Amino acid sequence: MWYVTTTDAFLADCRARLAFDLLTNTWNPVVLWALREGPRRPVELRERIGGISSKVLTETLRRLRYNGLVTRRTPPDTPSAVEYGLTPLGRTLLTPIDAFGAWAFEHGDEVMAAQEAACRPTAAEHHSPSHSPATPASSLRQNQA
Amino acid sequence: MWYVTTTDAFLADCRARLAFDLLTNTWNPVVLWALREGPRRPVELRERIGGISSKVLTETLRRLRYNGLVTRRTPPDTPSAVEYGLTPLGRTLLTPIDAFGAWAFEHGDEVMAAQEAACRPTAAEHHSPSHSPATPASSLRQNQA
DNA sequence: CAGGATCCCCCAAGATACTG
DNA sequence: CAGTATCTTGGGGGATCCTG
Repeated sequence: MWYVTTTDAFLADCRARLAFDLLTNTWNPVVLWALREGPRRPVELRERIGGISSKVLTETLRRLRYNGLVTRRTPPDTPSAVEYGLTPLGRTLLTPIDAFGAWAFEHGDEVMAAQEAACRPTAAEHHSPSHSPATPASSLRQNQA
Repeated sequence: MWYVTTTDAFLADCRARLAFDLLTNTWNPVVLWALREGPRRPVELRERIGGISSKVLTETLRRLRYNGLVTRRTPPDTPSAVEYGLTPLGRTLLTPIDAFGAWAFEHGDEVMAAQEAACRPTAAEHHSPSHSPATPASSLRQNQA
């Protein structure tokens, strides 16, 4: 990812790509979202998110801290504990992320339907018999539900 | 990524994760964005986007087609050409993506500032001399500008 | 419980070369 | 120019063990 200068204002802009890079990471948006309601301890985060290992969570949080989106503080009352929370900057990211959440709720079914339709060619499709492209039927799927 | 059922409505919802998975890919959002103004041919896409190889572009487009976000058609006037465009469903994704673009323009500088600040500890920081955590100073950065 | 250190796997993405 | 086929690699992410 090396930020070429083109004529397109959005695609060429470093900051735009930077925002995408923030998203591009598997756990970044999920963790940010999990912090939306307030500071949380790692254990809470892990059980709220589900499917994330302790190591990866730590890495993700450190990355987010590095980018100024997350704070780490050890509450004075229980010095052994740790709490992660959103910075003001991180909080501003919730709006765009929320937009995606809303989109998912609205159109998620359509995506899944499209995926299924793509798998089963509906049999109404007359394909040149010798030329069946034989799409590997994998590596297209984004996730393995 | 295996979709655990927790109490959190958003994190547990398969469709929400699905939307994140759509974003999580490096080139998906960029390509979608590049198609925002109308159908484009692969060459155009490559020069508009910049830094994407022919192979990866093809893969990305196929993936997006698989998810019902992009159409591929060969225009009747020039049967040798190919054009990719957004489906109605794909078009709906532009809104959330746009939200991120807007965020990037507004807060991109702050992120970069935070990164710099994290690199240079500003010298005002009194760190326990023997305990310098020696953070690897890499693998935190999302991109290598 | 927090989180560092290690080892390992796998796949997205790059480079290159070839077909239509 | 569009797309495929190989080969290769970097690094994200899982598993496991070990410390404070």
